[in-house]
Amino acid sequence: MKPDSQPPRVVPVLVPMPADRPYSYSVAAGMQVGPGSIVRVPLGPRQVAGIVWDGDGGSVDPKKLRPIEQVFDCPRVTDEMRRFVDWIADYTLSPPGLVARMLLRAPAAFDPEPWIEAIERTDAAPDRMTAARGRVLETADSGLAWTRSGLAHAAGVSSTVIDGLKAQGVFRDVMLPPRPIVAAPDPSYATPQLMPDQESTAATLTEKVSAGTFSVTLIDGVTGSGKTEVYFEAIAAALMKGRQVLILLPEIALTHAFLERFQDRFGTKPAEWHSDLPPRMREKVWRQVAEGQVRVVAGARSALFLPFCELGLVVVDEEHDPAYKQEDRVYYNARDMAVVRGHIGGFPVVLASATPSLESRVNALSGRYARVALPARFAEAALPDLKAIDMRRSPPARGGFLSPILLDETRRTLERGEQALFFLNRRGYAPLTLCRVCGHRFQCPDCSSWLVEHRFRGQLVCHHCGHNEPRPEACPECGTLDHLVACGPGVERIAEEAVGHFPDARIIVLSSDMLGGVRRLRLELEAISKGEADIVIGTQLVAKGHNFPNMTLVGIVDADLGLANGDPRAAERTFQLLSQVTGRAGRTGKKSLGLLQTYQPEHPVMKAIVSGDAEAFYERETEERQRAGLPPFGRLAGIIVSAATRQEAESHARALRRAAPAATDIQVLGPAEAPLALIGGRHRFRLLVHGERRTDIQKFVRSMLAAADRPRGSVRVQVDIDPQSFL
DNA sequence: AAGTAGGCGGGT
DNA sequence: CCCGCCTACTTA
Repeated sequence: MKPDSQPPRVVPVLVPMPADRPYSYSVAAGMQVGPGSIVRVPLGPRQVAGIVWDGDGGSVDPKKLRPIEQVFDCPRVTDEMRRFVDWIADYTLSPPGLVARMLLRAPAAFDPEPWIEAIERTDAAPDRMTAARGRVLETADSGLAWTRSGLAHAAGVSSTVIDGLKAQGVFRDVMLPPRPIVAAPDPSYATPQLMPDQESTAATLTEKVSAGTFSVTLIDGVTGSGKTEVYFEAIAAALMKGRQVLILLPEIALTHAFLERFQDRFGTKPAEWHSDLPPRMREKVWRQVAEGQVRVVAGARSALFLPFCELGLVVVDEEHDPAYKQEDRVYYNARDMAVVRGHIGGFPVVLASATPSLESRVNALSGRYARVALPARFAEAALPDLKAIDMRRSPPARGGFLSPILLDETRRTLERGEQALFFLNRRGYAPLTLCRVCGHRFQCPDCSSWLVEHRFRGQLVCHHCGHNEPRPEACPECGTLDHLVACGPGVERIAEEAVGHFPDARIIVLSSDMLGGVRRLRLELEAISKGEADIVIGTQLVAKGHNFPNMTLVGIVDADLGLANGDPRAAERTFQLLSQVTGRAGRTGKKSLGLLQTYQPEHPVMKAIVSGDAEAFYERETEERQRAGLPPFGRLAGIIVSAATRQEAESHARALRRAAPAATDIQVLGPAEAPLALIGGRHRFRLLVHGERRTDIQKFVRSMLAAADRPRGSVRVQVDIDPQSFL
């Protein structure tokens, strides 16, 4: 090296791995890079995509320094997006590189989409005409360009005919830019006729959008009150302002109906984003979002990490839905992160739900969020008649789980040629198997929860960790043959019972472990909408926004399920789920009925569902939490361990995991850099466990510590709540 | 995260 | 005696 040569320019690059800060890379002379550039860099033996971050390159041993290999021809990650990544990394105590990784999950999108080879008509005429040539010229008459195979197909000729014409100069090659995956939505495609209340609510939202500043608005309105139509107007306003829009939906793979509604309003479907998207489509969406061709995305929680260039509105539909929580690697709730995204981007966020989460309701009441409520008036005709069935008074037949009242109503429904839905939120045949002779209960060897029998598959399955084993004939404890007995119902068992009562009915079971995956499920849902089933027996996935126009009866097989599991959110969750499920019977225009089988008809959840008085229920729940000294929100608990190195923290985590095998989700998320509570000058690492109550977590940690023999003081507990308090 | 290097068990 | 699996360690 010449002694007078300049030292190379060095920049920080976030690489997609859990380092706690960017790595330094050198920049070749003349290479155009700046914050936000997506680059290819060497990392150990491989090449990875990284993002040039802010600040200087830091100091690193020059011997270790390696060069950026390539700057991708791709829009830079915006300043907004980089702040968003930093914020989430800080808040969730995740390494920023892992957060950045969520934004780099479409590797082929960093190179520009290839242009399409096509042909177009010239002025030249062919030497002689044939019938095939005539058809080709007629088809291509419009003067637009065609792909070779596309034109051949449309004209009904072999592509050699096209080649012949091209050889004579009748067509010439042209390159076309890649086609947009969706047309631009038209905000005035089908302006709806809104009812006065919807009108004023829509006006409130469009004002927020025109203001173009950060705000959060909660739309609260029962099923059928027109929430979607109302926030569509906010979307129209954002589109007219030239801004992009993100609609978050829980589990979008099953929300076909939503996309159609969007199309009816805007003339085209939004771009979709979810984990089942084929890789080629993923890349196109990513690229076209970054370049601004895609104006509206409807997506699952990961769509928050799409590189929007002009985002101006985020709508979070069904904001209470637990599917918004990501619980691996980076723990976050997409609903809260959407609020943070809006705060950083300076634009409005809309949360919508018929059954808002307690925390959103509290945020609305305290004035932190605006709240607009849609009255149920317009929806009333669409709401089912709801009744609780007291199972102590109308018990099922011996060995069964369906009460005579529900069976009676089902018979009537089928006689009218309408459909019935039995809802039970439990997959498989039976949640517990025991030996009648010795009392042995089948337990998961890895996490000690009961094994659920799946009779159709002939297996015992742990719903907690996925462990499975074949169902044995003999008891493993006492060896007795044929004395194993199934306890309690799952959907398979309810189906068996239904077949016994209605042998001629077409009965279908829907659950997430259905053979054939999401595709099959979508087909089945379609078939049900068309009336190709009489009785549908399903788990919670039937609760998600499907329309079954002929479904006039919903029976909740076990409305108490989920109320007694010690989760402080049990009542809230049950209320939300049951509201959603009974709502499935409301959209028919016909008289419809919802029946809740319960052993506690006086429970506040049952009373709230039957009376429709959600407000009283919410007030009660909120007060209950206050009485218990809990914030009305909060979910995560961080366990802080003290350790000198990440390795040592990992070793703490391993010991804690061993001591509490049920807590498989203990995870090291540190080190936390906060200067407080440094223990003995060592680093603090945070571990996350599930839990909603500080006391529960503390108890949990104490028992783990006793069992794991960790040094006193090496573990502290901190409960993390509500990100809004950081704004 | 993903790849490499070092430690041991066990079967051919 | 070498392969497979587990753990520790590195990546700029």
